[in-house]
Amino acid sequence: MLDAAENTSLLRRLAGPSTGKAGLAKDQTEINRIIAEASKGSPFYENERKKDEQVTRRIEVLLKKREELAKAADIAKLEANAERLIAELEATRDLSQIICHVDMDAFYSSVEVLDNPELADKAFAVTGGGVLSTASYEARKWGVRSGMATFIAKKLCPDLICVAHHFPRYIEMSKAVMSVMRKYDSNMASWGLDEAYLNLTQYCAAHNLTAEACVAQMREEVHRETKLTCSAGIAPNKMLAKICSDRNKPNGQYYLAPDRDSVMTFTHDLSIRKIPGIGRVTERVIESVGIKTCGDIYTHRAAISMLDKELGLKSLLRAYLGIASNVVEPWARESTKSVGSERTFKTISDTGRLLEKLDEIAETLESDLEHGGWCGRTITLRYKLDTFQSFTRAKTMDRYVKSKQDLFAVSTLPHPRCRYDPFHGIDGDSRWAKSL
DNA sequence: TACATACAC
DNA sequence: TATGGTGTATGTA
Repeated sequence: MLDAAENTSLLRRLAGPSTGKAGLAKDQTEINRIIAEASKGSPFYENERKKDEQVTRRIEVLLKKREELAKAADIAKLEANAERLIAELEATRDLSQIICHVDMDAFYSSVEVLDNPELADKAFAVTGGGVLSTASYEARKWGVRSGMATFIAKKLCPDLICVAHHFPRYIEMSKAVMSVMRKYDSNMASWGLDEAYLNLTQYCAAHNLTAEACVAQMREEVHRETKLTCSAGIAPNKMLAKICSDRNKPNGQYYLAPDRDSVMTFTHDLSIRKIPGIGRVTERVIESVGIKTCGDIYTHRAAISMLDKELGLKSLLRAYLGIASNVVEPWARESTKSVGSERTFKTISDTGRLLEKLDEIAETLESDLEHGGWCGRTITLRYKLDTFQSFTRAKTMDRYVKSKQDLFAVSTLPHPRCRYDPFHGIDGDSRWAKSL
């Protein structure tokens, strides 16, 4: 049995990052309990517990600060400050563009079903590196989620079928999907293999189509060409479109009319967790001051105004107002800021063997840099211990580099636990990563 | 610039 | 028995 110290936040944390975004399964509390029970005592669990405690401390500091500031606060003035920002943001509202976010339904799973129809309607998951990349809808009913450790998923769903991933196939199918969608907006922006943003304003005008008819047609065409289904959201900006694409999943679409009232009604009861960029941690922090929905942001505008630095008044007001970017641009090579390679392996405590591992990874990175024609000035070494604690060490060079030899410059940087010899005494390092 | 944290797919 | 890989943004010192 779990003891009382296992609070709700830790249980929710252990359930993984994707549990909050997706619709709640039948009994999430029971699912969370099974997950915690299976993890308990493991180094992973202990690390998560520590991180959860850190967030708890952070929240305590935040609430204490709020208490202090509240004593001398001029509520009217704080609210006026928020109102001024709201008016400023409102002036930037642009409802003129038809933005669409398309999300393939359980993409990797669906491709696996195409290649092996036996899997249809079965509870199965695509795995790689001990965790799930995605789960079929049948498996999701059991609380199985992407990012979950395979052995945990098996506890939740004992008959779960595990299939190893086939990335080249997903890439191939992704290309087929994207090329259909690009016909509707040549500036389409893909996001990963299975998502895309489009601006359909021009296409709709040119073909005299409503936004909804246009998207329905596009989804049909994707299905005809690939036998894969997708869901879509149509809204005046990317943030709203993304949230909308989740509303009628799978194989559905949701249209949010481009007028202020419709948008404000939509955000009013929207959970803050649905806002892209607000994850498990930020949700907890914001919730601690009494904000669960975007509507609550307005109610608590004075408190947020006081804690602007910690909570970000402007970005929360944008969420409340449903205002976000509507610029859709294809990926640009010059936008790349870093290139990296990392690998997880069984615990290595021997310095020599650790350096050999680092050598392998540096080699992979060197070849990636060569292929892409990249080079860089800052080399970052990321490493994780068998306690799941992770660290980074960085070094900026006085010239641009790309060779394995140069990448190794970071290998001599000291580790906090052993100032002088980085590799002696790092007992139980389980993982090395290298990035540039 | 160095490092940690949070987030997304 | 056992919890990934790649990349971006941001706060702090």
